[in-house]
Amino acid sequence: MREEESILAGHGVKVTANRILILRALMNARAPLSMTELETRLETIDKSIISRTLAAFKEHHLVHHILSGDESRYELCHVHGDHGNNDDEHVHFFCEKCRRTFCLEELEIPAVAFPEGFEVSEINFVATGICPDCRKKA
Amino acid sequence: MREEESILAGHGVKVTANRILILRALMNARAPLSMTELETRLETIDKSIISRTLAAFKEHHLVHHILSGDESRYELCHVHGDHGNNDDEHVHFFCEKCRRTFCLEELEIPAVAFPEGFEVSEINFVATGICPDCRKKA
DNA sequence: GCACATTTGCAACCCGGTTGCACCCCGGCA
DNA sequence: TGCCGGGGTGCAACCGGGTTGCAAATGTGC
Repeated sequence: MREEESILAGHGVKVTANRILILRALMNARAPLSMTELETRLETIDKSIISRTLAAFKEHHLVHHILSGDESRYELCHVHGDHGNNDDEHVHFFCEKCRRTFCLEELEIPAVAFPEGFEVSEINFVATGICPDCRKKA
Repeated sequence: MREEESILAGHGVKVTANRILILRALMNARAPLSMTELETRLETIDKSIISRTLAAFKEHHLVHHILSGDESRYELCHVHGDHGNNDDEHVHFFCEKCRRTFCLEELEIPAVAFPEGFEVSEINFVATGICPDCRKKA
């Protein structure tokens, strides 16, 4: 069984050709992908399927959902095992100029003491500004 | 001169009736407001004006732009003075159940050492999960 | 091989947000 | 006071990300 298939199965997602392709695209990406980006990378797959697949992936804790810039983006969870805790999440950076999203993998999201009663399932830490490339050009 | 007017003028935004109303709505809110919420609070004002006004406010560092849940939200900057640095930003919490956004004013966004070259202008720290109210009900 | 569940693909739709454009209002100036 | 120019306003049309309804296809278990 290929790696993609065992990841899907391991998270309780039924294996299909489309899901393998979508998963593979996410595995190959160096930054979180938006639906639009997945659509262009996977021309054969309809956006409705991508939408539904990402929803399924999210439900089974296979991807994180990141709000950065103007589109939602999705990134594979790196913690393997499906317990869905979120200690692998890192900081992202959105460049206002080139509108790219960067993973700052080396920056873990700092722990924060949430008040009693708040049950946190996911954290979004996105900085906005100008990336090194765009600064140089300016 | 009323408080609203001096805030607008102080940030270099020309004073108009609509802008005063929008600013006042933001001042009275206990959590960041989305465009839709502003529209319902300010029935007389067209959404295009709200959109343009918020863009102007943002440009003049009068509001923060928060990505939480399904809509963008806007919140007044509390730092007075228009230098636009962001040391008053705090953590937000989005409840997946009731879809409300909470300000956790007491939780400052922890400092993070961004790599060389990244010029950060704003930080979004939004936790997602279940709020105390919804947990009780469940 | 058959009945049932799930997935797929397409089109239509929804909705937050923006834009184009004509009109209005206000401030400056003669 | 009357005219001029520029920004602000309001409406409608539009845009684009994302979802949904539905019928056909594809599996899956018996």
